[in-house]
Amino acid sequence: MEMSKTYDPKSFENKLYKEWVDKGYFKAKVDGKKEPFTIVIPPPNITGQLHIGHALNDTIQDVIIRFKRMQGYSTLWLPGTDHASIATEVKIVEKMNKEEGLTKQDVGREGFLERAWAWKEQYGGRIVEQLKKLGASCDWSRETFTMDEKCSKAVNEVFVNLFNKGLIYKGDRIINWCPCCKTALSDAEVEYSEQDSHLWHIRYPLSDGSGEIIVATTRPETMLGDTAVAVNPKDERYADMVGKMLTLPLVNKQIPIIADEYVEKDFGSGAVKITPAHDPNDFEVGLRHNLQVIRIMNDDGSMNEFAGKYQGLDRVDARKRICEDLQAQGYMVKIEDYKHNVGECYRCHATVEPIVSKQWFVKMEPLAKPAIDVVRKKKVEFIPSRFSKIYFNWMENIKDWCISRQLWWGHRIPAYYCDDCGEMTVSKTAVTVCPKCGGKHVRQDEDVLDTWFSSALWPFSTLGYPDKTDDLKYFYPNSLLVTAYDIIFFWVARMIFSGLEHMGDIPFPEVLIHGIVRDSQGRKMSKSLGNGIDPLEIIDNYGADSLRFSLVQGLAPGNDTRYTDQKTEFSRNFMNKLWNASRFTLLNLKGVRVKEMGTFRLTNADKWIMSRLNKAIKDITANLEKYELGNAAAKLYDFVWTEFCDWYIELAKVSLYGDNQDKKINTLSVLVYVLENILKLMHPFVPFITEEIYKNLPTTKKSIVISSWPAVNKKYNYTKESGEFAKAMEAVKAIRNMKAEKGVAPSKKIKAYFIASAINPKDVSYIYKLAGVEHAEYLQDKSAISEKIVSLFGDFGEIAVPLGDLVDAQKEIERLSGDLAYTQKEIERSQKMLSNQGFVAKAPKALIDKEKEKLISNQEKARKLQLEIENLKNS
RNA sequence: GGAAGUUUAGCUCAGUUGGGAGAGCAUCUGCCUUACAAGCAGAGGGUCAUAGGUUCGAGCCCUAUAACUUCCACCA
Repeated sequence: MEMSKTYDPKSFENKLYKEWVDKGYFKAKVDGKKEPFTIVIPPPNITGQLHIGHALNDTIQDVIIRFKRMQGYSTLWLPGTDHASIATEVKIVEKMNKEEGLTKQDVGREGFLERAWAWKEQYGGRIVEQLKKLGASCDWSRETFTMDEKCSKAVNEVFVNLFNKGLIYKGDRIINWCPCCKTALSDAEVEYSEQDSHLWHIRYPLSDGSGEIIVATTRPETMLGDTAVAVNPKDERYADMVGKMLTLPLVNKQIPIIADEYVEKDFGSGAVKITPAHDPNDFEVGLRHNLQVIRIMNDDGSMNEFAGKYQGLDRVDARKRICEDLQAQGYMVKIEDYKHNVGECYRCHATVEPIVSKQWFVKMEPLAKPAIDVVRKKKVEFIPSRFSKIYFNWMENIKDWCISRQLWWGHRIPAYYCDDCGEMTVSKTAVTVCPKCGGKHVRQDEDVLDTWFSSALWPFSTLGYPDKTDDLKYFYPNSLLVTAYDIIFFWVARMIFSGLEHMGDIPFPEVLIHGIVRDSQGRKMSKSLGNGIDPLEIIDNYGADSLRFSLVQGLAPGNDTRYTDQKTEFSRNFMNKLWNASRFTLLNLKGVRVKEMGTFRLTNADKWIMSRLNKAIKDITANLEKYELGNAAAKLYDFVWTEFCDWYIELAKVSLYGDNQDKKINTLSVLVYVLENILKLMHPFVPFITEEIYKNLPTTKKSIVISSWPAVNKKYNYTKESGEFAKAMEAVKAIRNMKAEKGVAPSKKIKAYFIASAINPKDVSYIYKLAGVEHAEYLQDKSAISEKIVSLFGDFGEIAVPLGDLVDAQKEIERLSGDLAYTQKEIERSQKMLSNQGFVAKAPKALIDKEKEKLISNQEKARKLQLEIENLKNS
């Protein structure tokens, strides 16, 4: 194949992906001889487009699953999408409204669901196609949608089981109500933000005219639903008022003064108006004191018939009017500026209203206990572990989970009401005849379940639960979950207690937490800021591999990461580098049959790169085992670019451009061997480019996707030879540096004397080539040199370069003196360390030996430097 | 109110059981050297937030402080 001069991902990415899918490389097999490795994808919303956060999350999963696949696990990465109850419903309502001028009520439940499913069919697959662009090696044959039949079956199973165990109940409780989405929300679905508001102080007169109580509130409109005023029982100011009646202003209703521990004496006036229908704490107080619960608001946030003359007003207008009236009638004592947190709907960001309402709940305490336990006992581990604290904090303070939603798009609650006898039946299958009375007037509960109710079952509902399928037996528990920290509560916690409750086992032993992708200034990406980055655009411009590599750049578990264009360019350049290194190898390979490793003698350069390859394999494998993707990527970069390209390929040119055919073939064989291993090491990160190159290597037949992960080969740890070779490399660097400093053109060939040198004569040809030397001589000492020279000192010994008039004795003395001063400092440091009893007694022996070696070589270097300085002074 | 994270070169970030401070980008110098200018070679640049402590030895461990970020709870 002819490789183009520059890396052009468009020419092969889509084609390769199709090939992989067609050949079934991503298909998981239940294979008793292999260990399974399973990841279920955090299912993206069907309404979503692939954003940079997905790209990060899915890249991490793909790197890990491809690594495990190459290691020989039977891997399953199970993809799917979430129906996203609220988000989708809102979208469809909007669309219906815009295109047909219809509301939900106009079309009814069936008409609405028809439209919703049609929408899902048309757009639900978008994000899946986008995942494919990224290179995600998911098993598409197992793709699941949370409203698929199998998931719905699991949902009903779980609901009924929990209900029968008494862990699901229906009741009147204060819930968070979104007047915009017109549904209840769970606590996790409410976000708080600090807002400027006021604290209104209102006068409530005692009915007997003996005085008054002043109460403060941030929501004056709720006073219409007040059924008491509470004070602390120990508050002496109000002691003799408890039990008396107050006249509720505007409403002219009699309400009692009660005493309750909940009230803080020192806050405000020490008296609290109690509105059981519109505040969670007041609701509790109301229960304790048997207070009436008066709901004054409709589902859309407008005031209802209990609001008297304010009926029909929106909550915002009602507040305004009520305040005006209180003011006018002299009940308003003062209005203070006040900052407080206001709850918002996480979907539409409308202010939520705490409202009493009949809803379905999951009783959390019995479920939370074992879920806390498995994390405490490290049966489930968060990576990094600090996230377990966040998990404990939430789980230990958890309240019952409100799971009913007043929506149509979702899993309908499997509860049925008989209009004939009034009984309720909860059933896994549809009920048409009442089992209690045989009546046929049965209707199903109108509500659907919280989206997260079905997501909580994802690790097993996708595998066939409640049926005992082969998949379920083999792939459950999953091996790993990869997710951002922002859905630990929504999702991870609920999967853990659901797995324990319904499968009797943890859903996964490890949870890898990653951060979110921020913009170049560290801000969260958001629609309102317009700072979002479209991963598809990046793929279009730079290729999926470049995007993937830039995402894992500098990535550490749990930490946020920033996206910058420079990162992508850097990655693209790296891809281009790999591309060209491969092109170089393949171009030279034309008409050559490479040999197998072990069938020919290696040069010192070969032994050096083979040792380095071993080290790279060892380090990168260790990093990947620990999910340290950023570290692994950095090591890959360094090994490929610096060691392989900048050094080994340049070294290889010595024999490739020479005329010994045999040596040339040997070198090519090493080049191909190392390149093949590089491609494998890189494949999890950048699957496309590595496959494109891999399939063109003469030594490979099958796809790199199903190739085996490189192993360290101890035979190739040439410690002695590579250490020796490093000296030749150091000499090259020293000569290059000297040339640059003296203004000698790099291309200018120079002569050199190796004085009492430790450089292996076999390696001199590399110094010729890489440092631009045309003639070198080994000498025992410098006495025979009559030219003016520049002396270089290092582990390689001494190299003397005759530079004629370019040598300025004075400047040389200065340079060498600087070098000497530094060396002497090093000697002092070593001596101090080695004379320290504590160090010698406690430090590891290898370290002490290393320090001794350093000392000796520095002493030797200092001696030579001094000698040379003396010489220059005397000349 | 409770908790967590971050603080290392001009910028973005690595730094794995404590053992001579790293990368990329940016800057400066010189190179189109037949894989690559999306490149090559060389250079400069850091009181590792601050103050203490433990240790023979601290970017790393402990304590306190500061700044920034985030999560949770929420008293009307």
